Amino acid sequence: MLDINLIRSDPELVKEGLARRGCQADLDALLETDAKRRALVVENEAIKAERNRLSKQIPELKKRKEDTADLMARLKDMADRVKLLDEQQGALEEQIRKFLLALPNLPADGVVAGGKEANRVVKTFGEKPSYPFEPQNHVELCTQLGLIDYERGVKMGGNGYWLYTDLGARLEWALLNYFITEHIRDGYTFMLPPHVLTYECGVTAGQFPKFEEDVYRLSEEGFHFLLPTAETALVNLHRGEILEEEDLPKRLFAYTPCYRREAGSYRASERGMVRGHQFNKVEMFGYARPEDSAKLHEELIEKACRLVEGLNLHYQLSKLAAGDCSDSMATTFDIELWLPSMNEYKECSSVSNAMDYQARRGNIRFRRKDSRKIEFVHTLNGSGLATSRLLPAIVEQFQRGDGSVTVPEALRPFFGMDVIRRR
RNA sequence: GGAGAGGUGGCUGAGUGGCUGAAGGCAACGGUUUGCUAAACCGUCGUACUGGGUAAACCGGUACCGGGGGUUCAAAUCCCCCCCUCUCCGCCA
Repeated sequence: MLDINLIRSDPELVKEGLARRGCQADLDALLETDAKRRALVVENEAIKAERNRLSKQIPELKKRKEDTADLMARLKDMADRVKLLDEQQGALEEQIRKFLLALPNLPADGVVAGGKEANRVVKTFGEKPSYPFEPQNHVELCTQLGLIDYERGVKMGGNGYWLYTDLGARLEWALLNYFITEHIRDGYTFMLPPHVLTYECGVTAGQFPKFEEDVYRLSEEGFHFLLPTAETALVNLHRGEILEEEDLPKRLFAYTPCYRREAGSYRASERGMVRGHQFNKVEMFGYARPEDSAKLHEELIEKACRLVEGLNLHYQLSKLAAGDCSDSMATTFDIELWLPSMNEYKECSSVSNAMDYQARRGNIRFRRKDSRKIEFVHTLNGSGLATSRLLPAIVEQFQRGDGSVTVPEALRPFFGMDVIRRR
């Protein structure tokens, strides 16, 4: 959520930021509504002040056995007026709230305008492998090696699901263990949150109300849904709380499956494990003071890069243009893995700084040690990493002429084998 | 799922329909005392919105005692609905 005070004091700045991400919002209408609201507040509160003042006289008058009927009649009229104004004020406040909840975050300084096409590669690791044989795609490889059962996955879950079998399950699990071990070593706190969340969690994260259709909703009444990423859970860890300055920054990570409807996003080119309704991810999350968040963002990016580099996978790091960042995020870097069969780089990690956008939505604040003042925290998140996107990259990048796959060295302690062979 | 109890400020814990933004305690902050620490004593100590003020300090107003309605001139206090927590019973990995 954006600060309405900022919109009020510098609407041009906000318009410029929103324009960079291709969002046109009628801020003038918002400000007009806000002005109306404030006028109502002034009138309403003046009446309330008078009412409170007069109302206090009643017990004294009664004590002196004086007549209060006239005064009470007058106060009754005021109470009716207040009730009317309260309703009007409430309606305007609701209108403003809805508007603000629908506005995306402002891009951070240095985030360029435009969509995907304006993303900039800022770093490349390794190089595209070349093969002295005809390389296979990961669907063929995973099927032949018995890592993934696509058909039976669909039999169980329907289109968009797959099943990890035997060495496939162990490889996926080895990746998770590798990441978890690294995060623990870096001093991050391990969390296993609920996978079922309440509506409020989605609001704080920035998914709701705009993207309600993207999640799996469980119940008719209420609104429980399956988390689309652990970020949605972790950002709610301290919702409505006031943290102490000395407890910041907080560095967390979690493992959860991620459940997404991905409605209408199927593409033939993405068959296999590139896009599914359920995938595994280890997620890093941070709470920081505003002055520290950029530094923590760097740290998260470096951590994510280090994990991929540890696997020796060829990737590129991109700084996203404003329009390609998700709504809640001020700045995002993506790690994109090379998938030879697609001749394309596909995201396996997205590391973002939401600044105070989510904190405002969820009222997550901290108290300064010296001044005792309360401020919004900054929240950050980054995949570390999406394992289900890594497995295809591993089998494709490290395939050999005989259809076997070399296991990256870093995974061997967790996986227990050097090579995955056809049987 | 059944029965009961309860949700009050950073925490703990009082609370009579009006004089309660809310006693007391703890923590925190400022100060006095002190060789240092501790202790003691004095003072300060909520948030949001809003008006004024230099976008600071500060001053005024309104609202907030789980959430939402209602009764009343007036609600933390009475009534209704919802949510959550705890205890006991049942069920269960």
